[in-house]
Amino acid sequence: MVRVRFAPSPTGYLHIGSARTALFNWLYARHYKGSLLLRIEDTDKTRSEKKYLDEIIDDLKWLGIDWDEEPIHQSARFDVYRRMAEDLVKKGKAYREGEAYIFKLEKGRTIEVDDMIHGKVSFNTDDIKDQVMIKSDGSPAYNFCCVVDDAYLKVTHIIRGDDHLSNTPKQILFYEALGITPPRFGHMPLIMGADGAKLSKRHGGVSVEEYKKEGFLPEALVNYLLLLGWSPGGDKEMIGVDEAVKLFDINNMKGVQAKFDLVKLTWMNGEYIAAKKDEELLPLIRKQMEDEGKKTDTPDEILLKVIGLYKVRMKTLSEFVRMTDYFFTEDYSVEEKAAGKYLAGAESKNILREFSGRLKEIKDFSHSSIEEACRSLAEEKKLKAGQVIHPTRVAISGKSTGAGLFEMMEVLGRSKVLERMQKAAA
RNA sequence: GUCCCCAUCGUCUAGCCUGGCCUAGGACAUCAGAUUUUCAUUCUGAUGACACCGGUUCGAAUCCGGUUGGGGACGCCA
Repeated sequence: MVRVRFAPSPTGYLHIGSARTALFNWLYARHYKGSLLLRIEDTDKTRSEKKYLDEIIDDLKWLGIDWDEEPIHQSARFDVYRRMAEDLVKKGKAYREGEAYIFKLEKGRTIEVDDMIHGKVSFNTDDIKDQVMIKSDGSPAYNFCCVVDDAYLKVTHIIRGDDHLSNTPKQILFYEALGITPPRFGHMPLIMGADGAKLSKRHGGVSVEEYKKEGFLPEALVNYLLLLGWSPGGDKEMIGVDEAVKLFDINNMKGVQAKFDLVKLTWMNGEYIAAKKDEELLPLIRKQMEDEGKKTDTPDEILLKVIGLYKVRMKTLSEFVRMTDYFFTEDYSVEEKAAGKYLAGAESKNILREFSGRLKEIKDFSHSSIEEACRSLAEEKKLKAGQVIHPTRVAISGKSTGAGLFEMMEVLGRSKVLERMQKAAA
């Protein structure tokens, strides 16, 4: 029975790298129909905060990662760690130094780790110092309580970041001293920023929260993270969670650090958005607008139409909010450059006046009627359609790009369209 | 500094374990063309990589060694 764990420390938000670790553990557990345990590493009582824990839990749920047993908290197990440490002192494997308990390192030994991702890796104990088990303040040191708890939880496979590879021999020594068979280890390469340096804010965000805020879909983030260091082989890239659970095999993991590519993630997010039904997008869009403090009393019917217009154009939900502001407020953003180019000249103003005059007269304000009016005007005036379209678009949306002009006009409605065109022509 | 991990297009990768099917495939990005009323979408095409040096072999991206480069760890942080 496979038992894996994810062990976050609630001293900060859920890092994108930790999210990936959680994801791979989850996939491993689900693939083998085993269990994923959650352990809260809150030994540092001053830095650990409830709000961080709550957010980490929220983010995991948002990503679709669930776990199987009540999470355990290390802060509640200090007495256990102390008992184990005391035991090792009694057995002569450790000694005390003041209040601290320290593990004696046997020199001249080779510790071999058969890593699931890297293969055999060996370390010499000459390169490792005596290890603190319990610190002077009574709190346990990481490597020690980690081993005690993994044994307690009967963890069979430890999948974690490469930064722990060099902790592994130390931990194996603890298992040995405690008389416990160590689990299998799998160390996955770390995610780096685009420039090869540690992932940081300037690479587009380090916490899951930031991606959530920007309107990335969890399924897109999961799919993207999945591809960082893992591949099912072949050309397959768009992989849903269910399929990922089926296909996942830790042996297909590469031992190579990967750079986080925000551009590709953004592209993939756009793909996931485009694949959704308008009705599925509706509540997500509403929530996004709400979170960004926008007016949300627009009826479903209208919002759905706007979504239809922009579905293939938005890469993130937040981008939708930015691109479609002119539907929901008069205080929409205006591209200065485009306004200067298409609205400033007398000629443009003339065209806008002419076009709006015709729009007043057409019977139904449908995109086809609008298009007809536009084309006949262009033909009569010997203009290219674009010469009418460009100024009109900027006049009614403030933007040089967007959905098809006639469709967006129809959805905006005659009164707003005319009002804005006349204002721009004045 | 010591120890450890790693090395295919700009990026993510397929291929590597089980050498020949690889004149190295895909995706993102970039560029060009087509479609389009603009932008976008879509379609077509192009640019673009086995880090280097040796070795093993009839044959190496694939195996071995070294060099270089990148990353990680050396905390009474986790």
